[in-house]
Amino acid sequence: MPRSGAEARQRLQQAALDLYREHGFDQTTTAQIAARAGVNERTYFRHFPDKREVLFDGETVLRAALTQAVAQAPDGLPPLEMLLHAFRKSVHILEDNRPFAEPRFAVIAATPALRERELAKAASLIDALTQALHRRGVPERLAGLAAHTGFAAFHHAAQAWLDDPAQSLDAHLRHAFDELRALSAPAATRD
Amino acid sequence: MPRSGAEARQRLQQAALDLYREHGFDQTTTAQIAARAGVNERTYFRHFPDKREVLFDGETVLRAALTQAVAQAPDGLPPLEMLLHAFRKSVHILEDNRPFAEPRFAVIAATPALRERELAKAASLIDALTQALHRRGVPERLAGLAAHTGFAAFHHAAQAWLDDPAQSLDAHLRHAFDELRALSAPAATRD
DNA sequence: CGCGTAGTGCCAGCGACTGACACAACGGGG
DNA sequence: CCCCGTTGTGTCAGTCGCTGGCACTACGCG
Repeated sequence: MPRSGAEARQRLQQAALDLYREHGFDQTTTAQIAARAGVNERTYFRHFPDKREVLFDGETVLRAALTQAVAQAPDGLPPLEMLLHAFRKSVHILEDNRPFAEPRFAVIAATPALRERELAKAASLIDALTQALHRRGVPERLAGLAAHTGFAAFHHAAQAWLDDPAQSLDAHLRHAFDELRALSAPAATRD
Repeated sequence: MPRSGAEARQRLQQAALDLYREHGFDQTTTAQIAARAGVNERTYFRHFPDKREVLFDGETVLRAALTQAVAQAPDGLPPLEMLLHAFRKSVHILEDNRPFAEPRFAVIAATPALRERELAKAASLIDALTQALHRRGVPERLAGLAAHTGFAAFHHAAQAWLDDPAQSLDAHLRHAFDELRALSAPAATRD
């Protein structure tokens, strides 16, 4: 019964996350994931290229939202403010997804192989942000630097939000960028 | 004939680099690497935990040199200057190793799996630098930011040096940090 | 000379991942 | 309405990364 395919894909993601949490990434086989999702192991590899990627499906959505938000940001903003604008426009993707994002984060933090993949995804996002800033007229070198630091702040905010759900991700984000501004003007104590 | 063990290890590194260059990483098997090095495949995995790590052996040496150099840097330097000092003290590790570093870089650039591992090694180095700066009295948050940006400049300098060997790595490094200083005070020309 | 240790070879096996082929459900056009 | 292309799937066989276990061979040392 090959229905939409998207359903099986979603079941595979949930099954993988559950199994990684219950037994750990290394102690889980792709056959187990497929079995829990009610499909064949071969089908798993038709939806995801490897055992790790099943946890990183949302990154393409986030990347699209961020690049689009940078493209539509108001004119005249300095690079980091442009990024803050883009992040604030995209946080809903994460906030709507918290029940998945939270255990996912714990599993990744506990598994070196998954942390490696996360770094690669982050690099890809930073690259996309660099290009997006460049298209908005920011010199390439500066765009890269801004994307790196801005993403670091975003990442930090996301972690803080996972630790402390009392405040919104948006609030954490604004706070992180406040800190960033304070840091980037150390000798210029007032501005 | 189990000689020193270090010899076999070195032969394995050279064999792997050569094979990755000749046929590509994915088209090379660990058995081929072992065969060219004159040892059994099992012996490969006694020296290196996986197929990628054989290209990343020097990172522990570099990390040790950098953290030590940060620890011994002159007092009173701002964080980024402390890092520049550490990098300049450690470049000889790379420069003495150019015949290996150059093809190694090309192979890594061409192989996603190796780029992933490189990102992980970079993250580990940045973490070590953060700790080292923190031990020199830099607040942790600022230390992390400085380590990220400083390492980005270092990485950029290393790539420029591989592209343009006419200038020394030290010269590229100073140039990268000059650019960094120029960038960190862009709109703040007056404030 | 006997003995511990380090490095190695060999073998058996698991699990990630792939290619090829066949089959089952749709979906649209004749 | 039925035929047919497309899409998602099941099945099978096979390669390769990687591991555990056991035996053997060189060496260092008392």
